[in-house]
Amino acid sequence: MHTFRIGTLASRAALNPPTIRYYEEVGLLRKARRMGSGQRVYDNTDVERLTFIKRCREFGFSIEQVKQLVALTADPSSACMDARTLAAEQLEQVRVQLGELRALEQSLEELVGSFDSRCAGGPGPDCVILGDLARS
Amino acid sequence: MHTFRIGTLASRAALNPPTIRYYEEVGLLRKARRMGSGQRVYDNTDVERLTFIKRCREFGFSIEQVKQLVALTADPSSACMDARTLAAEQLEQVRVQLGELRALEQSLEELVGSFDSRCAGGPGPDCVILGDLARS
DNA sequence: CTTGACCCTCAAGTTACTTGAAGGTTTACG
DNA sequence: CGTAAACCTTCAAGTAACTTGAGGGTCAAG
Repeated sequence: MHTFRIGTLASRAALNPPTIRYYEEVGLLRKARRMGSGQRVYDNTDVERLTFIKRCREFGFSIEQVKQLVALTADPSSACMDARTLAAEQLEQVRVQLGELRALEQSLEELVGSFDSRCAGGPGPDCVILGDLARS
Repeated sequence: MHTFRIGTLASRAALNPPTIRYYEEVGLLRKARRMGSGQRVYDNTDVERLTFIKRCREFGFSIEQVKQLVALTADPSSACMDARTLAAEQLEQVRVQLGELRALEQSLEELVGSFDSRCAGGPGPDCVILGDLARS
């Protein structure tokens, strides 16, 4: 089986080498085998593992949640429904964030709009809006 | 003019005292006057200042951006258009984040959906989906 | 055999705070 | 007036999830 070092793994999984070392350090990835010189050695199964982790991170799971998912995959008996639960919880969080961000978008639109309409004459000495922001 | 201590300021601006000290430390808030005993003293103008800062943070501006906005309010000559620019940039960032989050929402919906349809029979020993996540 | 790309570890920086320890101050009550 | 609760102080460390940098070893090609 053919092996490679951390840089290759990094480019295959589209992560930086320090990130991979970090994942190993926090226990998300198990300790890599080492060459005599101390350099880490990986193979294709590690690409899969890391791809799984990266996918999960892109889904917005925290490191701790990904650890749980990794543990679930090691114990397939009840893995499926537990993973579904995690995913559903994550989806719920994302929707809350979406709601907040949409509200923020609207407020910012209004803010920009009020600059446009009320300060349109150019840089006046007394910007009403900056003053407004300070009042309760 | 009546004055008060940090706890009162904190509750009026809806922030925690350590946060206010932190803002002072990083130069977002100027150094507070002190009583003989060393305790910080504030008045109503500080409530306004802090409210302004909190508003801006809620708009998603970073501490550095808020510093710029605070500086702008001190120099009202060109404040208005510069502030508009900052707000517009912030709006742009928010829209990018919104796009990413929407894509994430959809992916998670699909993920949850596939757990429902393909693992519906209960916790099977071989969850196809967890396997799928690992493949490139 | 040397040069450049790659690897190692350890420490510190990032953002925007929060939490905790150890101790001084103020205020309210009896 | 005493004392206990509530509040204040500073400084240090913790949080998430890495990134960046220093200082130094290793590997592959020409």
